Amino acid sequence: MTGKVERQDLLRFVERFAMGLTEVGLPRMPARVFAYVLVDDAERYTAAELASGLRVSPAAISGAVRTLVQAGLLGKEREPGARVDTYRVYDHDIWGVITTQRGKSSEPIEQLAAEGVALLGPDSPGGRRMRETQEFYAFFRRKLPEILDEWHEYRRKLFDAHADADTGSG
Amino acid sequence: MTGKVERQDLLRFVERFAMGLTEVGLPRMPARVFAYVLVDDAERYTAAELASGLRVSPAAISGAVRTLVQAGLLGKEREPGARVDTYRVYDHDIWGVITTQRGKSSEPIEQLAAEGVALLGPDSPGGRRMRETQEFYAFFRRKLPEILDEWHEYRRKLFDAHADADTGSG
DNA sequence: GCAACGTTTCACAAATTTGTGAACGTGCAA
DNA sequence: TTGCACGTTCACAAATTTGTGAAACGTTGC
Repeated sequence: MTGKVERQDLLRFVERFAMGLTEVGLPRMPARVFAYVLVDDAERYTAAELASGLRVSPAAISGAVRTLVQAGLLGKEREPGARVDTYRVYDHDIWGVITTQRGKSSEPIEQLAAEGVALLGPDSPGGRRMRETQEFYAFFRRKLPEILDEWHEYRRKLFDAHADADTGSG
Repeated sequence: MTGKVERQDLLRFVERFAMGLTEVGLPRMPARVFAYVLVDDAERYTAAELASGLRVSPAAISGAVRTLVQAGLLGKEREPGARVDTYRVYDHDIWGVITTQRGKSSEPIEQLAAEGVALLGPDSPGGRRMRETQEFYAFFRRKLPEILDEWHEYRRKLFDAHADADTGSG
């Protein structure tokens, strides 16, 4: 059971998962790369490994990893003594990191909504809607850390379940 | 104060706000239309009004409103006796509705992640990451109603503050 | 029936995005 | 210095998305 997965099947799945990620806003190639590092087993990848693993040109990787690193979804590291950079997913709390990033990416809208209130005045229907928009985003931004704390706790329980039950300080 | 807003300024703002919305995944024209109905003061719009208001062709409106209605961001109604459809934003709790929709739109990823666990097995690094992905999305999906309840309560307080303090049934 | 009106569909042009091959730069090794 | 492996940048071709004008459609009112 859980025998070796056919490379072809894995890549097909990577492709589908990547398309799912594009729905949440990631451009196509970054989505592919990210899906790949999530799904495949290695801890780190050089750009060349990503290219050959995904069967795309190194050129396509270059732009994609920059996007992902900038977005904070991928770490860029260099092994001591090595002469190439390696990329890795933040293995602990992948989605906490992503969610935090996404929270930041909504700040522009919050800001824009504030401008809208100023432009339209707080008493016009449009102005009220902008006010509501601004408040909603602000609410969510404030709320996010709390939600993520809960997630962390839940996550810990979930993945500690396999460990001994009474490791009090673990 | 809060004098009449120049049409030009309003449209410019609509355009900027729409671009902000595209960052969250809305295609361009739907984003424009949605920004417009949020920002402008009317309660309802015919397709023709949207077209002339936004200075785009009626053809462009047609597709955009279908997207928005389907996504649940815009209501399509017909005034009794009228012979044209009108579109309106759900004026009460705009962002609650949107957030609910967005929550639904993440179900495919959750599903995909589950497939990933099945494909890769729960003990490989990739499989574990898929498991974590699946759990995260499930967690968020379960959490969302609670968050939105809090938002509703907060929202109510916020917008009731302007009313008389003791209008019990108002 | 048929003219008037508003909306949708269709085919196409323009603009944007996507991914490639090829050239270039960098650092190590012989 | 030369050779080599890797990564990035650049220019271009292919594919996709976007928005339009024109025609088709359906509904109302005469």
